[in-house]
Amino acid sequence: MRYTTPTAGGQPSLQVLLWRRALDPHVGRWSLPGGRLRPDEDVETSIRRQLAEKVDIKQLTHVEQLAVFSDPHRVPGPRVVATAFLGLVPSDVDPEVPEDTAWHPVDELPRTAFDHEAIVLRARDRLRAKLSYTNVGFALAPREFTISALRDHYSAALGYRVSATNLQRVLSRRGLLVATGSTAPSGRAGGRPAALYSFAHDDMQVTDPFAVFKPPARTTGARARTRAPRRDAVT
Amino acid sequence: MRYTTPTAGGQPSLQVLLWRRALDPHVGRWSLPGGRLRPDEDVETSIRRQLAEKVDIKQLTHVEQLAVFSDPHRVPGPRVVATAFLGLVPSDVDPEVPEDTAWHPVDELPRTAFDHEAIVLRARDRLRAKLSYTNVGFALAPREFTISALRDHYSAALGYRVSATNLQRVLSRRGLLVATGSTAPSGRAGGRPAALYSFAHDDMQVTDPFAVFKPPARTTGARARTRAPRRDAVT
DNA sequence: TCAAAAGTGTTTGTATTACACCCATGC
DNA sequence: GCATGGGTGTAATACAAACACTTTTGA
Repeated sequence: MRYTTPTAGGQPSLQVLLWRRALDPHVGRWSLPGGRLRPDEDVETSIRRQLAEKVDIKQLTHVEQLAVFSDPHRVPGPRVVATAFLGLVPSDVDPEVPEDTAWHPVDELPRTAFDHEAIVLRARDRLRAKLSYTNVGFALAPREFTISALRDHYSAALGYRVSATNLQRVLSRRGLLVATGSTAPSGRAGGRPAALYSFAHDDMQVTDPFAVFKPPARTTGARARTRAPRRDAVT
Repeated sequence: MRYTTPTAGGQPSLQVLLWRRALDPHVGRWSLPGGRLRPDEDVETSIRRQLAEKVDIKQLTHVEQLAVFSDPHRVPGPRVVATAFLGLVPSDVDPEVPEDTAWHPVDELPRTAFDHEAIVLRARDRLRAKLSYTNVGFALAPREFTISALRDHYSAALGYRVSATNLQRVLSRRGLLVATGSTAPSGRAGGRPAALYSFAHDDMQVTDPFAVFKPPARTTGARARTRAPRRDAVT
């Protein structure tokens, strides 16, 4: 998935790369890229290979397992067990994709093959949840960005307007933003030039580990960064 | 998994049911219950069947997919792809388990077969995280319980002391607790008899959906339960 | 000088922890 | 009555949403 401003008009949005099926079953419908697992690779290696080979996506900033889809009738014929992944591509790279593939807004999916719509929605929901309590945002944004550009990414992915002001503060408090020192030129309408930031880390980390039930705070003195002990990502 | 007070002394703790391997490879080591997926069932049906057949666990209060483990060398011989699950059994049922199986504290695992230790730890971490932002607690506790009993369940699962006072309040505020009206007899040392509670729901729900980035609050008036819209569980 | 966009200060609301204190029971 | 838990009242803290206000640019 990816945050994209489509060339042909339309709103910028969170989009997913789909592949138009040339063969039956479900000719003409759109499906997720993927393929068979080879005996000598694990599932993550496999999905990275498939994306690189078939759709030339090599710059995945984040990949994570979603779930196994195994309904005996999810595809016609002999049962196929699929391990679904969420993969993110930053908004500034525009991979060359084959003729028969295209990016589609996740909120206006075309007719999809098999259970792929359910899979895409599951991925979208996972991304939404993680934007809240992890730093996955880094995987959608370019290396350097302005806060308002980042705001647009978050807004598109979450599906509601996010305030740049508060986004700034939350990410700063969590120590995720690094000011690069430079600024972006202001637009033709004028306006104060925006400062450029980058993310402090380029791998996913849980930044808001405990919603509740924090373990007892053992900070006797010194208000110095009493972050709760690092907790494993939820998947 | 399950919260258990072991009969043979020892601390009550979060325990996992393991199975002692009778055959090579890894004879004598402990492994997770499981087995082959049949062509006509999905993975969840399969794991429920395996548990029912082999170890007579029929009273699973919660089951969820964990992840796929697919390293080509995770088991000797031809590669086996495993879909791991987290399954919870309430503390008041004590299923008949076969001779060669036993409950083991997740924090003092015996020598396990294959990658099963990693799987168990992954399950533990998932449970810990979800205790915080969902109502999974219901799956560990009996139908009726006192707050301090529940506190012990949470403490064992989380690995640190939880305050009964605050547990009460958090769960109450979220509308998860229902007072049954009756009380438990006080212990032989006296003490005020504890009120009995039960959980309001018996399926898992996300109770603390947004850590941050809540969508704009559109409550113009009436302070009436402005819970954020229900958000999909993170797996 | 004015409009536009970025960024800061400050208030408000609310969830959660921490802790002191009151309550009900057995002996 | 007194020890032993159970339960409530009430601060202190922290985080984030909302919004007014200041800053910096282009025309």
